[in-house]
Amino acid sequence: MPELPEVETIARGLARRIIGEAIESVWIGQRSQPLKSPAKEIARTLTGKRITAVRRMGKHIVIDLETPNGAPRPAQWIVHLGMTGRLLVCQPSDAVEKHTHLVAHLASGRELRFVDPRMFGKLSVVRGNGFTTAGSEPLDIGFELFAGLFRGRRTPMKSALLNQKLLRGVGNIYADESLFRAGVRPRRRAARVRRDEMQRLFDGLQAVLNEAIAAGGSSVSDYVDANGDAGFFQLEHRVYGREGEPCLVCGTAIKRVVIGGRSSHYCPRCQK
DNA sequence: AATGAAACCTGACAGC
DNA sequence: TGCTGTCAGGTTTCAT
Repeated sequence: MPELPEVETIARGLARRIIGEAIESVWIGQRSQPLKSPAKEIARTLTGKRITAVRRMGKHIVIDLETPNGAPRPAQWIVHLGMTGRLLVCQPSDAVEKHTHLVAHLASGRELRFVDPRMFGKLSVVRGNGFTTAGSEPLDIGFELFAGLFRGRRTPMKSALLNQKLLRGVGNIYADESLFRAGVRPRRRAARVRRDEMQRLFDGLQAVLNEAIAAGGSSVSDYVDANGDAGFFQLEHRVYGREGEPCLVCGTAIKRVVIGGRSSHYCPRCQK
């Protein structure tokens, strides 16, 4: 499910709740698919650690861990939510959902649970502060570097935006929304997007990501804490999921096509 | 090197 | 009620 703004919101919500918590013990389920480190190593790395930070890198949630009183032996707990993953702060009395793959028992008595029905998510641990991931943060990069990422690429602009080795954190919704704001059709070859269009794309992408983060902030507690389906305050999508509906600018029916296996939405009149 | 299609999974929903 | 088909906001792998 989550793209950059959703992961950012979740990370902020988790940070508010669990920074300073110690992990006393860990339960790990039988399904190995979502675990990208060996179960034993995950258990050994998390147990006895204190959570010092929760932050986002691309679509990854990074939980920084340290040994409470002893030699400094930091580690990192990395979670990618895939399409359906969730990290829930629960009371022990809360029913354990189907597809719960890991439960961290916290010193306060609460539990941090990783649930992922579709198992496209990934959970791993890294020693030290060694987690790295490719690509540039779209909200940190400058325009010249942004434009440089796409130079010479013949792939559709939509696909380039989704390429996490170029930009990290952009998913299907915000790719479509930023292309609409820029007036660029998703199938346009990246190398053929003019500089002025690229500037609008850069501005539009940063704007829509920032607006979505601002909108998501209000309901993150529900998402993290509750039974899970509270969801986010929905930023109004201008094209995503609006096939056949009138363009909010010109009234033309929004089209839906498949590009690189992903559904893509655009206004055939506003986007060239 | 880069591109597209297929694969990895379960669940929700529409239509019959 | 239950079946079938389609779709899902992600990533990796494999064949061109």
